[in-house]
Amino acid sequence: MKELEILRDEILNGHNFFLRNVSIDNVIFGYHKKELKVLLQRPQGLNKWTVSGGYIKRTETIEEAAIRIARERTGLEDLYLKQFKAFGSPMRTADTEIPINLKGEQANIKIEKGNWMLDYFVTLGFYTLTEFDMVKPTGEFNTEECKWFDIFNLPSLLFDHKLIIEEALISLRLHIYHYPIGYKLLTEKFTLPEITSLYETILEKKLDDRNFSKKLLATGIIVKLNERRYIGPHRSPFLYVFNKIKYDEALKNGIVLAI
Amino acid sequence: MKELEILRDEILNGHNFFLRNVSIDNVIFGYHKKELKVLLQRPQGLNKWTVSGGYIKRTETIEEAAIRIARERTGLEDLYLKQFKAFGSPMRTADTEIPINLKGEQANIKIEKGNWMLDYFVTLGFYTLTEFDMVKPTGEFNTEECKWFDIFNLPSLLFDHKLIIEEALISLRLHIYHYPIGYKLLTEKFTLPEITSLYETILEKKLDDRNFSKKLLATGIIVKLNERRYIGPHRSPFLYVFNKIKYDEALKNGIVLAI
DNA sequence: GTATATTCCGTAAAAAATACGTAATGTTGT
DNA sequence: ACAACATTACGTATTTTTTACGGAATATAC
Repeated sequence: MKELEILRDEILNGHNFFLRNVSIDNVIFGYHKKELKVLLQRPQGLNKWTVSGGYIKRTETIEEAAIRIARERTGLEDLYLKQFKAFGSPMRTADTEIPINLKGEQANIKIEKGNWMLDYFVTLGFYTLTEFDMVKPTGEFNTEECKWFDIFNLPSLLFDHKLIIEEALISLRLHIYHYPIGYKLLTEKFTLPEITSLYETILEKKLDDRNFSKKLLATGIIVKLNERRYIGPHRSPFLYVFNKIKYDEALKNGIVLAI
Repeated sequence: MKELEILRDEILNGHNFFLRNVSIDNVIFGYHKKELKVLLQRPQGLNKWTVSGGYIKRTETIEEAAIRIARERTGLEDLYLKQFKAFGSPMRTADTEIPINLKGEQANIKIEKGNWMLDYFVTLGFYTLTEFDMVKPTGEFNTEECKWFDIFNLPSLLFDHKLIIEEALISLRLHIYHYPIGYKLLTEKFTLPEITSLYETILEKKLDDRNFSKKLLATGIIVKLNERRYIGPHRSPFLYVFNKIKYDEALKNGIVLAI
């Protein structure tokens, strides 16, 4: 089996093509049915979940590594990634041997004490916002399950991954006041109630629809179309799209969205 | 010479007690005479300057490492440190061999190709705010000079250290709107014009003294004393102190300081 | 055509931010 | 003693922003 060879090579010689002592953990957010989701995976033989992580190749920047890792899990290109914090303590992966040893078993290798994977890792936390419907959750070779969880209803997590998700969310919430959000979290055309709900979900608070839409429209980031969405036995809401130019400008220079 | 032995050991065996491929760079800010300063050092035999950097011991957390490094350069304990960004690309220390080789010369060692110090390093950027007058700039063994520079008048810097300082400043400026600043940058007792100047210097813009003091006092973070400072042939300004309780609370929970 | 659930909007009140000028004060020099 | 100087101290009116809030319009199902 080809993949088994790759795994064995990674375990034995990974330190030749990956950086040592540094990893990346990527909190992949998605939004679906008014719930904020995070994509997690469960390694084979373990009953704990992890965020999408990986190592940094010696030939790539940390941002490139984070993008690659997100692509491997979601199948998506062009993701918006944000670095939010690094985590590092000798104890943060104190139970690290468990999943590593499981990897070893699969590769039919006894992992030795000095193996690079058993070392102290500083992990760089990134988060990314994805189009929920477009994502094809894809685990690694040794992943038993890979799926979405509601952010407010997480399963048991490995290492300090619960903390990493919490910090990612704090960072996202702070971010939302200074930069536009939603380009990747909503369909291309969306209604005002939809984008209002998105913000309400992320911020976990009720917003006044009239004031919120006023402020959002004032930024010029969204534009009303002369088109409506069919939502069944109700008044059909107008559709809006992002003004990509203004959106990117705001991403770059920041805005103040007092919501 | 004792220090020479330590240096030689670090070069040859450093990877046994330090993490590989991860370092820390600590942008140490100070404030003096209405200028925002940054503490830089110049390695022996080099005409480029660097921010205070170092490696992470296998026994310490990244925060502990950052604190230790700052202490080694400033002599100060209890510094406020803030992690702001990680920098990593295969090319960021493309000219890395120069200072490393200089280190080698000093230790009377020819540094071999595979030496751990010549590797790709991801560096974790921290910044810290210090009491300018209390700092005793202290270089490493192989530091030729260690001194303060005006942030707007930097010398030629090694690697991507100019970028690191710029990003630290961006981060500090964003931070200043959400958290209190000044505890370590001013003397224990300070006047309103002094703290106003501090904010003006960091933000690089003129503030209205009346409105600024109104807002600051409203937060409860500073408290007026019934004492004045002698400033020569002028009206003596009142002194203020920080309310440590409110200050720490604001540091923890955030504030909004619309200045 | 009536019931139901949802969208859509505008205005008044409250709060916050901004703009601005003058009196008080502690010296120094005469 | 007092005039000149440089600095601190402070209040109020104006403008801008934010918040609060209710009722008409609409699309379907029955």
